[in-house]
Amino acid sequence: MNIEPLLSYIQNFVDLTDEEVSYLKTNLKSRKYLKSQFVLQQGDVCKTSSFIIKGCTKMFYVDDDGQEHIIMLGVEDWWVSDIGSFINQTPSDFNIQCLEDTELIQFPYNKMEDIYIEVPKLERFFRKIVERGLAATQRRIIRNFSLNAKERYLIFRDSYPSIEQRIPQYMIASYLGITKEFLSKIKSQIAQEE
Amino acid sequence: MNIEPLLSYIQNFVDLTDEEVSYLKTNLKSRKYLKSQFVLQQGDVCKTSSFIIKGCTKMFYVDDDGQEHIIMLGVEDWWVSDIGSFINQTPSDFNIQCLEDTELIQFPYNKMEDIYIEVPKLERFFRKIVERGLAATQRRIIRNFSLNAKERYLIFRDSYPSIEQRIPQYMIASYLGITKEFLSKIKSQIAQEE
DNA sequence: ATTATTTCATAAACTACTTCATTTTTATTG
DNA sequence: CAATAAAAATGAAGTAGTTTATGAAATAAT
Repeated sequence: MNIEPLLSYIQNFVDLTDEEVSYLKTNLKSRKYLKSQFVLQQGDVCKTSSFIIKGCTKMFYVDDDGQEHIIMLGVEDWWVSDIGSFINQTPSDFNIQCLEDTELIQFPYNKMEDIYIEVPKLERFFRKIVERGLAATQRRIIRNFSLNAKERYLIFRDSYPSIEQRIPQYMIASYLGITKEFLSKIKSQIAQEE
Repeated sequence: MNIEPLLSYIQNFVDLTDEEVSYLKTNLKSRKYLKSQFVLQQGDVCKTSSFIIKGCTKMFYVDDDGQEHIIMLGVEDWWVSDIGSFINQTPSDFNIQCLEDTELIQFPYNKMEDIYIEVPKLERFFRKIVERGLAATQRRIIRNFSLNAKERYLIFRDSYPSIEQRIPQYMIASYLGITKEFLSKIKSQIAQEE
């Protein structure tokens, strides 16, 4: 189990002893998915919170008209889960699908209680990363309200230059909340300006 | 200090002993604001995380064009803070302003470390409420993407019927991400249908 | 290589929502 | 209670983004 990337990620927030690390290891699962496989499907309960060791995922929502809306993209060192479904163990509204062959380290819901009790530092760790996630999600709401599509695209491009190369353009459009046609128009407009 | 509403809120998540409650009390501050006063101003560091005992607040962002965008509304039993500014102690992009005379219980940033160490249950408590906040914020992003303005308004009206009575319509429009003129049009359209 | 499938580009018609300007209604104050 | 300000309603004109359709280019499958 290639757990190193996760451990060094955790060490950015809290210091774990060797014992704590080995306890943690016994409670985690490594899992590999092929491109296009689903980590979570709409209607299922999200039973794990996952850290991406390698690969790329999309979390998306299919609305009543059958339209797909990408809520989050994930690459190495990111977390993927439907946190609403995970914390309440209720059916999820989302799908999580792999866009490349992907390797995850998974925290099972039914082990979380034990983990928090045995290693309280991890409760601190998760508090901190969820706080950051909330702050980031709020910033995204502001951008959606106060910026137009072109401005949002430019910010996305600057913030995640590597992701743009890895996934098709129509998914970026979906993440930005616009149609693929309109993103195409924006890009040709930008190209003309330069 | 009227701390009861906060305590009963906390008890929904964790059980505090009498000692823990009295320790907590010594680290909290109660503060009253008049209508239109600011709890936080754009550019200042958010030094407290606040629980609303009584009153009503708006958190908003003023964009480069001088336009105001309401990110969150708050009433009794809600939390208000710019969590991004609070956790990193960096200047905030937001304003928090009282829409009524308002009473808050405030958790000071520089006491949080002590509080978490002395009462680890509160670290659990904050982890849980931030998790919920993140899930709720994600749901809001989905709604903004997959629903039109009328649908968003109806959901808002059904979810927070009491808030709608307490604040002016143009603020609800701002919260929904539309102009006050368009919300007015939506409302007259709904009125005709009924 | 060839075919099939997915992705991207372009353009015209359309719609949801904005902007601006004016009027009416409701709330606040002296 | 009048006077003033603030909030809401209304309508006409404009714009950002969608829809639908079609073809080209790139990727993947045979």
